Formats: sequence, C-alpha cells, structure tokens
Amino acid sequence: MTDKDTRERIVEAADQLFYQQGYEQTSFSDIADAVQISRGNFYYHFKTKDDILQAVIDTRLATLQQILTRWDEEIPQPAERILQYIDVLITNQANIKHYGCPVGTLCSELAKLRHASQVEANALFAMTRNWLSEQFTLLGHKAKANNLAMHLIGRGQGIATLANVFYDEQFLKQEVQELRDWLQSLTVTKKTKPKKRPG
Amino acid sequence: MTDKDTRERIVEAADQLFYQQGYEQTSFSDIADAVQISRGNFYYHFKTKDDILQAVIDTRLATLQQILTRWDEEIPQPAERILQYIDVLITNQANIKHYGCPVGTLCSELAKLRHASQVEANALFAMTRNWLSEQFTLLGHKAKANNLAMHLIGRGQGIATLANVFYDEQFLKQEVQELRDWLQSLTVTKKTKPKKRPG
DNA sequence: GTCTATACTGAGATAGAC
DNA sequence: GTCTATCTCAGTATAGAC
Repeated sequence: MTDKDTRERIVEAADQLFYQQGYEQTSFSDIADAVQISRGNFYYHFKTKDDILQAVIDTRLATLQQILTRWDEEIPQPAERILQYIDVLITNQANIKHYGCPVGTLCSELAKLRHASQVEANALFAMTRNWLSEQFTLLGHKAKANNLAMHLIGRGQGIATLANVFYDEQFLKQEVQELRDWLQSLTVTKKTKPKKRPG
Repeated sequence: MTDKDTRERIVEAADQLFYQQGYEQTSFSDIADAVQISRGNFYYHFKTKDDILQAVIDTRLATLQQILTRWDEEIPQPAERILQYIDVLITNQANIKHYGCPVGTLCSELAKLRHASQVEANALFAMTRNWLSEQFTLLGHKAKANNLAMHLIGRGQGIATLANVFYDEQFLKQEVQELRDWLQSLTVTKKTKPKKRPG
C-alpha cells in the first residue's frame, strides 16, 4: 500500500461520509474505520479535519470540472447540455432521496458552521453557474444567462431538498419534467430572431 | 423567576440557536449561556437534548399554525394568502441570507442525522403544504393543488438555499418576483391576458 | 507508512447541596 | 428551582515504537 493509495482512499471515504452523514457528524474514527486504517495513521496523511474537508472539496471541484468539460466535448447543442445537467437529478435520485444534493447540503452545513472552507465549497456552485451561464448564452439568452443559471440551480436545490426530506421520488420526477418544459420554452422562442443585430 | 418562565426562555434560546448554528452544533453550554442559567439547572427542565429539540419543534408547529389561521381569518382571497406566504421570503430576507430557511435547514440536518424527530420536523413542511393545497383548491386548481403546493415550497427552498450560500439579496428578490408572476398566471381566469408587472 | 498508547478537550448527563 | 461538582464518553490530536 503506497502513500498515495491510502491518501486517495481516505479522501474517497471522507467524501462519501461527509455526503451521507454531514461534515460535523463524521468523525476521524468513521473515516478510519471505512478505510480500515488506524486513527494514528490517519494523522500522517492529514493534520486536521479541516485539511480533509479541503481535500474533499478539491477532489469534487476537479471531478465537476471534468464532467462539465466532457459534456462540452461530447454534446454539441447547449440545450442538450443543460438537459444533461437537469437529468442528473434523475440519475442520482436514489442518493438524493437519501442524502439530498451533495453540493447544496455541504454548502448549507458549512454556511451554518461559518466554516473557513465555505468559500471553496461555494466554488462548486459557482463553477456550475458559470458553465450553465455559458450554455444559456449560447442559447441566445446572453443578457439573462446568469439569472437563468441561478434560477435553474435554485430549482434543482429545492427539488433535492424536498425529495430528501419527504423521500418523494414522484415529486422529483414531476418537477424534473417541469424543468424540461421550462428549458424547452427557452429553446424554441428564439426561432425567427436574428442572432446579432446591426448597429 | 418561575418554572414556566425559565423553560420558555430555554426553548426560545434553543430555537434561535438551532436556527443560527444548527442543532448538532449547538451545545447545552451555548443555550445555558444564552439564558444565563447554569448547565445543572438546565437538566431540571429538560432531561436530554432531544427533549429540547422536541419542544422547539412543538413551539414552531404551534406558531406556524397560528400564523396560517390568522391569514385564513384576515385575508379573504386565497391568491392573496399565497402571496403572503411568498412574501415571507422578502420579510425574512435578512435571516434567510444569514441562516437559510429555518424549516428547510432543520429538516435537512435531521435527515442527515437520521434523527428520531425528523418526522415531527417534517410536519412543519406538511402543515404548510396542506394549507397551500387548500388555497390552490380554492383558486380552482383542485386536481393539481397538492402538486402546486409542493412546487411552491420547493421553489422557496431553492431560493433560500442559494440566497444563503451566495448571500445574495438580488437573487432572492428577483426569484420572488418570478414566483409572484407564476402565482398571477395561475390566478387569472379565462378573460384577458395577465399584465406582467414591470421588473 | 503504519501501528499502539495516550493526552487533551468539550459535550451530554447525574448527584447532591442550598 | 438553581447551583457547583463531578462523571462518562467521544472526538481531535500527538508521541513514539516498529
């Protein structure tokens, strides 16, 4: 077992547990047990609990960046890309019902804790917002792009929160359908308008 | 200082602190300090921390019930009642920016903790949903009343979450305006087109 | 790099004096 | 009803053996 392997396994386990139990509620012992190392060994890799949180956030940021880049490369149409984002709610519905949105619940918890890493965690939202904003711009909604991005993320947060609290899959599916309709209404309205106006 | 007074003050302080810091993060010492009693005295009134949580939830349920009943009595039109509900986001925007939605953040935390009182806390949402559902029924949307109620609550949750995480008042205000427009579109009968309010 | 042993802290909770 | 003193336990963290 090399150093890197163990460190990676710690971050992976911490990521899972922070999502499932919350950051505050997850102890070193929980993580050590999950990775099957001693608590002492733990401190060789991370000095403090905050360090692990930072590593988890960094990993999530990198993963998110990869996903968004892949969507950019593999999906040509911006509307289809946004649809892909919306459908994550369906793909992850089992986890969302159990634990809520991994980004939203972490950011909310850190906000309440007034935690120093709140800014870094918020970057997860910011990265998504910026990416969505680009897609809406490509859709021809440049002026409102950022507002539309925030609106969509907010809708997703509300859906995840209630799907979690009420453990309601039916609600989640129906709301996702409404989001699809909403996106559709934004996609078709620009049919006859020219992309750029002279002057 | 009578028994009732102290108990009430404990519940009041706990309510505040649970909202501002979260349930798990709030210690007996925090509450005792806020009420300015000793920790020992504390246990005369509540045997366990869970007991305080239960008392806080009961108080919130009673308060919510009072508010909804008052709205029923004082506001004749169901659309105006729903508008009143939406405008709570504006009235409480300062608190929401700092701490999120008091109901949503508590229910989310308890869900993650798998806490026994989760069911009671969810009753806060359920009570609101039932009341909204009644209002939408009165508006003539009986078949969809429950779905509309859930949709509205979800929208509110998303708005509160992002307003909190991003500490963004502008976003909150704009989204509330969209909710007003959404309500308006549901209110208008079969006559003329609704006039959109200037932004 | 990994382990055991242990120090230190804060939190929940109890006992008993007043 | 309120207090002080104290207990227990979990969690963070360190030291040092291997």
